[in-house]
Order: sequence, then structure tokens, then C-alpha cells
Amino acid sequence: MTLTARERARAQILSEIVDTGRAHLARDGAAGLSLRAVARDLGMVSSAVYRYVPNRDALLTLLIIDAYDSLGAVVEKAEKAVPRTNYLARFLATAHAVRKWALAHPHEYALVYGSPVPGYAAPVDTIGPASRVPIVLMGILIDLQAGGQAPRPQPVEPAVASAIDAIREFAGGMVPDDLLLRGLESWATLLGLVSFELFGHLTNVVADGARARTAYFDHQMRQVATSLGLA
Amino acid sequence: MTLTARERARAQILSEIVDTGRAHLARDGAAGLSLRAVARDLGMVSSAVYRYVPNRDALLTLLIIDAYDSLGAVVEKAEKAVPRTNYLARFLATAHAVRKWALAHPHEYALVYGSPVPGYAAPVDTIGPASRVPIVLMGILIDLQAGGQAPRPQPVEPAVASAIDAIREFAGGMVPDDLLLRGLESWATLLGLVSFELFGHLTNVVADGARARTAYFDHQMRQVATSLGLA
DNA sequence: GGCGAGTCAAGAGCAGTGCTCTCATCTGTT
DNA sequence: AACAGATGAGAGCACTGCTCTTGACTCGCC
Repeated sequence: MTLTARERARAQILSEIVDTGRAHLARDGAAGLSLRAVARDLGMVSSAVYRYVPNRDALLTLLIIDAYDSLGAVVEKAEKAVPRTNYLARFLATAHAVRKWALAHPHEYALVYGSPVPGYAAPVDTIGPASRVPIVLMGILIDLQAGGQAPRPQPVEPAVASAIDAIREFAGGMVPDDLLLRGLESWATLLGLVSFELFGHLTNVVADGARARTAYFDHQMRQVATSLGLA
Repeated sequence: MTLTARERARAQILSEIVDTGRAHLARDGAAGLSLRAVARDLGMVSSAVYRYVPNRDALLTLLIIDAYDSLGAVVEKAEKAVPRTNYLARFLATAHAVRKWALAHPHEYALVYGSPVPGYAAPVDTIGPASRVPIVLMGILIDLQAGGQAPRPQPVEPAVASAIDAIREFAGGMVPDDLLLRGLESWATLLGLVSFELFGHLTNVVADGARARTAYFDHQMRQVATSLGLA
């Protein structure tokens, strides 16, 4: 059924709040996000915003979901544009898409992959959007395994194997533990590299220019890909 | 020369400010750090604190240096306790020390390796303390290379090689580019893994218990060590 | 059509923040 | 002992998140 006029107006205003919230976030970062400032931008009074958003943290949650979806969308698109059997290219496209998005949206990246805001626990609504990129990576691993081109699996200690029960099930049992662990490692390396660059830990380490940084990142991700057996 | 009584009193109070600042940081995180609350704890009035610390960001800087030094000290100690020629053990001791410190001081870890506080640029005073752990890692690579046990170096593209001029010089030219890059990669992976765990990105991925998490981390770092040629 | 219920914006207000300014006091040094 | 600089106290400004009350408005049912 169609929404009533009231519900539509409500959804409209809520989306305007999220939009200007995102704008403020992009400009000042999460710490500088102020409900009062958002209200001012919208020509409302601060208390009116509380009709739509219970509190500041709730707005942050909306923006977190927003960010995950924004990142997920560009990564999915970039990975889909590559021939399915070229696993290396799919992996590199994913990695570069993540980095590119992060460089374009540093504050949103910091919001989702940086320090959690204290006293704030990510609600369950976020886990779906948060899984989009990991799902893309997992898909590459599954296809690699199914294509019979995965490296010979190494044995994994029982304690480690049982620690990753959750994702093994998530992968539908299609991927051997060894490859799953390498996938997780590559995911950690990818975000580690991006975080380093974005959070300023590459000064005096890797040259400043965009060209040097991209070459460095590309090299490192190719290295990771090799250890995944994607060479 | 010895300090005057006034200077000693001043240093004393400043150190008390940093101490209670660290306590507040540990409890509430960087966002919750308030100069007024620190002043209250010390029985001072807020404006008096400004005699010692120019502003909130400066206190944050002091705490950042504090955190880097705290981490650096435990890591150096852990790595020194291992026989020099056991490169793998040195590497693992370093990695586990980093993780252990991070788990014990989550807010301080977030302060130095998480999202930077917006509008805040880390001053030069921090780069010394920040380098302590990387220097330890670099030392392992240098010894490995000097010991003749490093893997046969792979060629590195000129664009990538020139991007890492700074650290090559930092390493005194003792480490081939290939190994340097793998060292950087392992550093990124290490912090990526720790950040994932600390920032809550391991829920529904790696089982919750401390034992499972440690086993997982140990496995991943051993994997990294292997690709460094430390096996 | 009218009227009640539910929804909404506005404003005032509370407690807290960073930071500045002025004024009085205290203290180390000469 | 006297001076000058360091220090502490307090008031105050502009901002924050959030709550509560008040009045208006609108939607849907009778």
C-alpha cells in the first residue's frame, strides 16, 4: 500500500536530516556532528529534530549504515565489471575500490572502520550493510575454489579452525579453512593499508604524491593476492 | 643544572594533569576527555588548568606521546627477551606484545591508531615515540638480512621503489626493497588485525573467547611471518 | 461537517563543554 | 623587604545534547 501523506512527509524530512548530517560529517567528522547545527541548516529548531531522531547516536547509526551502503555499492559495481574468471583482477578491483572510496570519504571511512564512538554499540541493523564488501571478497574465494585453481590447502590447527566456525558456515562450507584464514588476513591487510594512509601513518614512510601512494598500495595488494594464490 | 622550585612545582602539576587525563581517557575515551573534569578531579578550577596546558588538543598530544611510549616500552621489552637469532620468535613476541597492550589500553590504542581527531594534526613531537615499534620490527628485518637468512629478494618496480625512498634510507640501506615492502605489509596486517578485534569487526567472524581470539591472531601472524621468510 | 486524537514545531531551560578575561593573591628571586 | 612574574579564582561567552511544556495543526473517524 501507499504511504499516507503524513508518513511520506515524515520520511522526506528524515532523509533531509540524514543528508545534511552526512554533509556535516564529511566536513567536520563524527565528533563535530551536532544535531543543533543540522537543525539550523534545515531551518528547524533543535527540539524539532528530536521528533525524527531519538538522539545523536541514532543519527550516527543512520550515517554508519549510509556509509556502509555507499562503500558496498561502489565496491560491488567495480568488482562486477571484471571478467568472472580473472580472480586477480576481481580482487584488485575490489581493493582499489575500497581505497578510492575511503580517500573520497575519509570521515565516513573513519566512522565505520576507525575508533568506535565510546559508549556506542553498533546495533544489528548495521551488520547487513557492513557485510557487503566481505561478501564480495568471499565470493572471489568461493569462485577460486570452485574453479579448482585455489592453492593446495594447508592443515589448520583445531583451535584455530573452531575459532572460525562462524565464517566457515557463512561460506557454505565451500572454502577450506586455510583459504578462509588467508582471506581474513587479506581483508585485515587491506584495511590496515588504507587506515595507515588515511590516518596519517604513512608520512615519512611512503612518498606523499597520489601516484606514489597508489603504486605502493597496488604493489602491496598484488603481494597479498599472490599469497592468496591469485597469481 | 637543577630546576628551580617553581619549575619543579610546575612539572609536578603538569604530570598530575596528564595522569588524571590518562585515567579519564581510559575510562571514557578521547571524546569524553574534558579539561573541566580533569580540573575538578585535581581540585582546581578549569581556568587554572589553562596555565599548564594551552588547550584540549595539547593535552591530547601529551596523552598520545604517553601512549606511544607506553606501547613502545612493553614491545621493546618483550622483543629483547627473545634470543637474537630466533627471528620468528622475535617477530611473534613483538606482535603479541602489541596486541596485548592494545587489549589492555583500548582507548589509548584508538587514540593513536584509530581515527584522528578532526582538525588535529599530530605535532612533530609524536613521531619519535611513534617510531619505537616500527624500529623494533625494522631491527628484526635488518638482522635477518645480515644473518643471510632473508629470502631471495624479488625485483620491485621503479615507481614503487622510489615511493619508499624514505624508509630505505631509514633502514640504512641494509634491507632490500622487497623485504622492506613485506615488512610494511606485515605492520599493516598486524594493526589491521588488532583494529578489527578492538573495534568490534570480529563479531560473527571469529569466536568470542579470549582463547579463540589469541589462537586466531597467533595463526595469522605466523602466516605473515612465513611470507616474511621467518619460518 | 465537525470534533477528538495524534502529530508537530517552537521555545525555554538544565547541565555540561572549551576557552578568555580580569582581578586578587601568593611566592620565588633579587 | 620589595618587586615581578606566576598562579588561582571567578565570571562570562558561545556552544553542545537533551527534556519539558505550550500551542497549533492535521488527519481520520463518526
